[in-house]
Formats: sequence, structure tokens, C-alpha cells
Amino acid sequence: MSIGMSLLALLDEKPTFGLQLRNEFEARTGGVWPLNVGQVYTTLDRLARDGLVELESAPGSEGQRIYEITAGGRQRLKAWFEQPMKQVVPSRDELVLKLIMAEGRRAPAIGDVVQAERRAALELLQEYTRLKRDESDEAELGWLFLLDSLIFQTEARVRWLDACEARFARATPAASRLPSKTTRRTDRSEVTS
Amino acid sequence: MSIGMSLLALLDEKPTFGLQLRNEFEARTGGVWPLNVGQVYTTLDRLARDGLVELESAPGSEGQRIYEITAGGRQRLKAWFEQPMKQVVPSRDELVLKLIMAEGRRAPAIGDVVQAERRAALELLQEYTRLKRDESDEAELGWLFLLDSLIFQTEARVRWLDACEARFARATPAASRLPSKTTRRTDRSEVTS
DNA sequence: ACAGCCATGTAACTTGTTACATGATTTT
DNA sequence: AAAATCATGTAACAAGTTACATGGCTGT
Repeated sequence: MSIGMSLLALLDEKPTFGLQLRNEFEARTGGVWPLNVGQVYTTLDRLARDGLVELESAPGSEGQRIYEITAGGRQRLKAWFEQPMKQVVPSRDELVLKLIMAEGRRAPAIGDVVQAERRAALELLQEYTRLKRDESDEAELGWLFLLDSLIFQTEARVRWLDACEARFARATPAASRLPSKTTRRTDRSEVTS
Repeated sequence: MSIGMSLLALLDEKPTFGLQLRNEFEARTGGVWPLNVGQVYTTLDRLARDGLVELESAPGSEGQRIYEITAGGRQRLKAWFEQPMKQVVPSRDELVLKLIMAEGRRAPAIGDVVQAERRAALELLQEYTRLKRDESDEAELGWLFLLDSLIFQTEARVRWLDACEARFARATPAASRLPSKTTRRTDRSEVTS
């Protein structure tokens, strides 16, 4: 419930209404984490259902329906902040599944899959790095957090792809391997730079 | 639809029935990616609905209902393997949201959140490393891929947390910062090792 | 006959997500 | 008056996930 917890965090600062929450949310992420307004309302409903927020008993509906966080909500929020994310131990990462399933096929041999993913990841990395270089000042802090996260994750992905390829090569002696379109290893310095 | 694509990949190797698919799936991930049998059937239904698999016209139901991949299914699978994962640009990472929302609060100050997450990540890292050291031979290749993925991702997370803290410190000059329970930076060598 | 496994299935729920409908107020 | 914007809401779907029900077959 990451969206829910985020809305809760915003409501903890100050009670507001749905659209305002969306605006705040998008402002904090520097506008790069679009959030459909509808989702704010559905999430708000679910939070209300769970007793984490409630409609301000307060007065005249000028259209706006102001929600406020409850005691239970504050408690949940506290727990969210204090307890570290539990790493989902089966990482549930789609790319991991893809490589596992690609292992031992021809058609797209695992090496080809790795190379395609690797190329894409490096392109993304370049784009992110450019973004970071260009607007690294005066930008929203949240957006910078997000951008850094993308960079670190993508770097990790590239390293992981390399490791998988190496591991696969080790597990499957060259002799018994099928020829692949791209066996060549790309220069590692692209990442380390 | 990562589960769906995985089942499709297995069916592309050889038509089978539900429970067999689950067993294969768990075998490939070294038994560490548990998959509720029920989920296999629901996913199979959804794949059938989308015309990616179909019941083998074949004969006597000995209880087993054998599915096979369709031409459309093969096409989708090919695309899955060939097209690199599109990086969800708003990374939709819950931890990113957490830090963004923690920024500018007291209660749990952002520094405390970072430290808690960092500590947890380092513990995980240790555990993963131990796992890797212990059973790095004769283990299922898929499980090793998965384990490596966890390691690289967790390392990236630690680096990212450091970067966030540094960025936050830079953005918020020391004078204007609220005192936090833990301002001390932990030794970086824990990761690099 | 009963325990236990093999095998299938379904109902239900969660979070995320979109597309659309509605009404009120403000601007042109 | 028409157009735009503010604001709320709903119906519907996707994908993941669990808990439970059912029936058949096998071994004791």
C-alpha cells in the first residue's frame, strides 16, 4: 500500500481533500510520478474502510471533502516509517524470471536476452545520467531521490546481467554451447564511469 | 504478467498440466520461489482467455488437463524474450516514496528512516552473502541468478540510501537541521567489501 | 475403510490503474 | 452562454495471492 501510506503521510501534515492530495503528491515527486486523481479517491476509500482516515466532521461541503488521519492511521504511518521494508525474498523481479526461463533454450538464447537487456539498461543509464547532469540544481528533492534510485538500480541490473552471463558461461562449458548471435562482451567501463 | 509468461515459457517446451507446471516452476527457482497451485490455474485461465494457451484437444481426462501453447502464445513469448523490460519510469519503488514522504518531517526524521533501512539492508546483504558462500556449487542455476539479483539490488539500495542522505545533508545546511538520533554515518567499507 | 497424495478448480480479496460521468464554479 | 477548471466519484479491469472445496486414485 505505498500510495496509501503516502497519502496518509500527506494527511498527517495537514487534513485536505482528494485533488489537493494529488497535487501535493505530484509536486513532491517533481511531477514525474503521475497519479490519476481517480486513484486518490479509491485509495482514500480504502484507507477509510480500514479506519486510517476519516472525513472531517467539519462543515459546509464546498464540493471539497476534507479527510483527516485517525489515531490508527498515525500508528500505521509510524510503523511504515520505522520498520524497514521487508525484502520480498523471492524477489518477484520479472527480469529474474525471464532469465531463468531463457536458460536452456535456443530461439532467443539466454546470451541474446542478456545482451538485449544490457543494451537497453545502458541506454537508460545514459539518459538518466544526462537528466541528472542537466537539472541537478533547483530541482525537487524527491525527483532527485527518484532519479538516483533509477540510476543505482539500473547500474545494479547491468552488473547482475554480467554476472549471470559469466555464471552461465561457467556452468555451460564453451564446447556444449550453441552459437549465439552476440557472444562478444561489451566494455565494462561504460558502467563504472 | 511475469507469472503468465513463465508458464508460457514452460508450456513452450512441452505441453503439460497445472500441477506439473507448478513443480517445474519451483524446481527452476531452486524451490525458493513458492507458487500456490491455485495461482497456476487462475493464470492458466487468463492465458486461455487471451488465446495464448489452449486445452489439448486430446483424449481421456485422467484428471489431468493438458494445456499447450498457441501460435499467438508463441508470438507473445518471443516478444517477451526479445524486447527488453521497459523501465517503469516512475520507478514505483515503495522505498523511494517512503523517503520522499519522510523528507521534511520530524517524528521519524529522514535520517532515522535512512539508517533503519540501511541497517536492514546490510543485514540482508550479509545473509545473502552467507547463502551464496555456503551453497554456491551444485545449486540450481535459477536460484543462483535470483540470489545474485538480491545481492546486487540490495547493494544498490545501500548506495542509494547513502546518496540520499548526502543529498539531503547538502540541501539542508547543518544549522537548519533538527537534531536526529543518529547523525553518524556508518562505515562504507561494509558494502564495498 | 481410511489416510494421504494427486489434481483441479473457485471464491474472495488486495493494490494498482484507467476511463468515464457528474456537478459546481469560474473565466471568457 | 459556452468553455475551462475544480472536485468528486464509480465501474471496471489486471495481476498477484490465499484459502478452501472437490474428486479420484493408492497404499495400508
